[in-house]
Amino acid sequence: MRGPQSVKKVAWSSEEDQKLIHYIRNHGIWTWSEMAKYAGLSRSGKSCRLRWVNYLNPCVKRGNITMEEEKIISTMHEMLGNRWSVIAARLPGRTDNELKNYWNTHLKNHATNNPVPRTESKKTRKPKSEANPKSLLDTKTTLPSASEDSKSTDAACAVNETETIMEANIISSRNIGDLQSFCGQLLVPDHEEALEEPSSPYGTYWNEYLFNLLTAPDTDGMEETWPNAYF
DNA sequence: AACATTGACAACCGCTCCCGG
DNA sequence: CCCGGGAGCGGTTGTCAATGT
Repeated sequence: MRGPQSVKKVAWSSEEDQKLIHYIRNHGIWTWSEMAKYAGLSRSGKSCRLRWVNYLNPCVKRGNITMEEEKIISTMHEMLGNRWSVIAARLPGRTDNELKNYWNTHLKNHATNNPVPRTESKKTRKPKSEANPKSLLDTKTTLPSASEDSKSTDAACAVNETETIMEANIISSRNIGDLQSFCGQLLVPDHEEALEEPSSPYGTYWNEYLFNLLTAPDTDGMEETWPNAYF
């Protein structure tokens, strides 16, 4: 456990997000623990990595897990067990953390016992970002990180065609404008979905938030180009 | 209206793996 | 081959909005 003084979990502020994003934009990803220092963040390297991989990575796909994805998760979990990173590699835009959470909250009971009906009521709840403006960070998900390490090689082998296409787009999007354009392609469906389905606004909020961060003036005054190191 | 409970998920920790020296 | 540092994975927990009483 955590001991007598349990750690207080502190949500990332948009300011911290911006710092991290700008740092990675300008310097790329190298040693997370050092990056945290140089970026001016009082966060551990681990925390920064998690934040980037799960939420700030520009190739994030937001929104609810689809029935199709749910099926894949169930099937693969049956085959692989809790190897979330491998399962996530099969689902472009989804992270191991998200899948793990989703499994624990939605599918665990379903798999072990009788199906527990998914409560629509909870799914329609407003994002924290809407209820609490200081936290615009209440959404989820990402593609496998561009800095995916060799450990995930086996998982990478399982990457499907869609993901390959997406990665190809990322790699060719050295210019921030291209990157935004590419992200825009990913984001549009969520906007449309949000318009038609007010019960799933996560994607829209996230998209706007990420877009604002990506288009914010570069505080370091450096060129708006993603460093090669990131790719 | 106020309080309690539940559900969802962000964020943390410990352990393990990998890689370079 | 061994060791140390960094990164990643999986398990767990804290927080907070939504819902129930």
